[in-house]
Amino acid sequence: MEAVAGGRDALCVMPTGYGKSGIYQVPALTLPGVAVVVSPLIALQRDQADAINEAAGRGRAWVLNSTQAQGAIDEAWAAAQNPDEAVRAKFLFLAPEQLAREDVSERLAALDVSLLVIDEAHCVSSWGHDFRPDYLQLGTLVQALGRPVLALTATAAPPVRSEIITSLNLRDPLVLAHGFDRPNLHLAVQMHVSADDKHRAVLESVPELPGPGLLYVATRRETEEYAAGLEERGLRAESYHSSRRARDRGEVHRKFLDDDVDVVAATSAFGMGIDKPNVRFVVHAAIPDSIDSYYQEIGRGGRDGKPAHAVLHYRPEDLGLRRFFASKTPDADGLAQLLAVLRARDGGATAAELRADLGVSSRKLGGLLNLLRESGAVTEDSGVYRAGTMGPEDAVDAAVAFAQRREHIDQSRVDMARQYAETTGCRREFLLGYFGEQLGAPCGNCDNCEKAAAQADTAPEPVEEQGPRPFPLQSPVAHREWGPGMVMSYDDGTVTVLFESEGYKTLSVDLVLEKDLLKPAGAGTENSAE
DNA sequence: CGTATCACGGATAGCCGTGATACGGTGCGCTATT
Repeated sequence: MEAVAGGRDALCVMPTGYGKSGIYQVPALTLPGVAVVVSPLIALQRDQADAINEAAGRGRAWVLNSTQAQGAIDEAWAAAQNPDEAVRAKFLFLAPEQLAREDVSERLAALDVSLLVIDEAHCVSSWGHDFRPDYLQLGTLVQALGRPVLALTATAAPPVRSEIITSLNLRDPLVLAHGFDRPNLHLAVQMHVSADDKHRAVLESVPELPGPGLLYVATRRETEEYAAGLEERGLRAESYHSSRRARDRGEVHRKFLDDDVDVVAATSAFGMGIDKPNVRFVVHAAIPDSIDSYYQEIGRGGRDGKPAHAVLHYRPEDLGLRRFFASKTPDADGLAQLLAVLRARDGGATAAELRADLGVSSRKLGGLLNLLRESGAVTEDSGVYRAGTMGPEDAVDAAVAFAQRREHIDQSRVDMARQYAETTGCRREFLLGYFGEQLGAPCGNCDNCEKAAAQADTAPEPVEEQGPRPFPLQSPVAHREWGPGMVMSYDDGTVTVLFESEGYKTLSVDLVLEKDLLKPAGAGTENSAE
């Protein structure tokens, strides 16, 4: 709050329930002007605005989005522009898609903005590149507004933090990353060979767990199959996914929060913004696409500090779906067409002009533009795009290569999830290592620790041998072929390095030493002669 | 990448294997229809 009130940029990584909202709400109420809050879900925006208006008085918080009537939108802008500080709006909630609109950014530029808040800031990294490209445009808005920025999220591993800082153009931000450890969550993985066995094991084990809880599955169809199967076994079960009707989704939320349901079988659509203290289990019937997603999802369990179960039902085949989603072949023709149109316009073009010329959807255009911009083929200055000096073919190649590099990284994130499922070491050490924290000793509250303890009862206690750790955690290293990277964790005689262009790679420490595979590197050696 | 589904051919049970094919997650904004 002090940093924000003092005008400094900040990034806060803290669990839900730690009072992240207060960090922006208190300074925003004391600073002159309006706080602009960017939030990914309209339903979340409404909840937050309602809460503020209940506490601070009507008309202080307003929501702007496409579901509102023009009258309500006019009213919100009028409240934000009201020169009378006593009745003026203090908070405007918008999705990034709103900020991409020209009329909205013009009105914002004319507004006395106290503070720009990016809530759920990990979306910049997880959604910006393809699903919701407008997230990657926020950095431009940050620069244009020139106001202090506060980025908030509950889950962000170190590389995600760096990406948020870079992408949002944060200047010398205060970074607060609060403890990721959730010692009351019991971690376990159950391996299955056949799909039928896994299905049966999930249906049989969930009713044995104390509820209420969440069951995450891979597809919409499975939400309904599992919900039906659990109801047959006497549980009150609901299914939840994006294509259920809005009213039904709201009803499932309400039932879950009110303990009117024992288990919700859901896709990844369920959970953001939900703060329910007494979730007793989070079971996964399929492995998620990354450790980031997995930790976020199990983090919804046991917020009250009491014991809760995180069980992953794992089949290696389930990784196939995640690999499929992580593979995104870029549209080379679309890139070439966009470049041709852009080069034909000498003074550059706005996104709206490009869309009119090309006749593509704004989402499609946004994805292509992001790719060209990130690969350096196109530059952007206050909403105007210009082709760079690269030749058209080189530019397309560069963008395609950039997309392939990102796919590498996404695929390596899937591999990290696989490693979690297959590790024989302490699962908590593994998870915390991924988030850049060291536990120091096995946790004693995961299946692998319990297995080790059971063996120790019958055999003499094995000496805890950590093995050599030639490079400090979070230190920069370089590999002859894979270039620069950062040491992320050690596990069971291996070291995991996050390479800038290849993503996560796990190497045998012995081989690294024997073959001299990694060299310590100073910070900022991206342009090595290799 | 894995799977569910269906048509089909070949078997001669009350159906099995094979190959082709479609499908799979997350939300915004916007338009057309009720």
